[in-house]
Amino acid sequence: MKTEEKKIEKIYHQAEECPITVFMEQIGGKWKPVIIWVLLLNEVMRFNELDKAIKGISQKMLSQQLKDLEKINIINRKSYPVIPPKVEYRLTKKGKSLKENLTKIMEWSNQNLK
Amino acid sequence: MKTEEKKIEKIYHQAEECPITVFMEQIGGKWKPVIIWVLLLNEVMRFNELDKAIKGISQKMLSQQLKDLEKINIINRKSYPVIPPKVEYRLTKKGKSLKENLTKIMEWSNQNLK
DNA sequence: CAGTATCCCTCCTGATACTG
DNA sequence: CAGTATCAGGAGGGATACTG
Repeated sequence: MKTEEKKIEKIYHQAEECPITVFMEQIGGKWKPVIIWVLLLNEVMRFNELDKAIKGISQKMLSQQLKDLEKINIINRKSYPVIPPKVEYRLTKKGKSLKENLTKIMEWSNQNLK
Repeated sequence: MKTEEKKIEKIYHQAEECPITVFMEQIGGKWKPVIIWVLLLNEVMRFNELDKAIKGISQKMLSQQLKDLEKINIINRKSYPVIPPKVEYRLTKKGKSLKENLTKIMEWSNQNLK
């Protein structure tokens, strides 16, 4: 195998392993970062509060994204058996551990993007 | 205005300002983080090298994403007037300044996502 | 080599209406 | 209140072929 091919082979490997892609797939997108962010600032929120708090999101999207985040153990859903229904969402420990990263990204973003 | 409304008003404001959204829009997505990552590891790369290095990307997507990143000054495109064409891509200073953030995200991702 | 051009299709998203 | 069901529109992305 030629040197050039080896270089490509190696680079290829790098790209495939890129864990940032995994991150973007699971935490990225249009709504998930906002949901996490709002929950970082407010600790506990009900479905309706999140719905009103996040501009432009539909109920469908909200419940979908919440489910996704629950599935990977970023947020916790607590439902009370009352009428009318009451459901609380909050970040898990893992979810809270994102705070530093998100803050850093935020700072970088403020300084470098418009 | 009732207290509850004020709370929502405040939260609403938080969500709208969320700079992480801006970040995700401009640096996120399926390909941009990988491109940046590969360029962080390899300094200078030609179009074809990137194409081969990034598994599954098409030429169309690659050139599109490169343009986007060039537009926000994350990468630099240098074209040599030779035949056959030779074009080099590298990260700008701003692009390189993402390294710490991406590394942190990577670490978090490795520990918390599968 | 470094891209465009074109076609096509999937899936994401929004809007709206409905329910336990 | 906290969702689900349904439908439709459009952008995103892939495959292929072509060009300076």
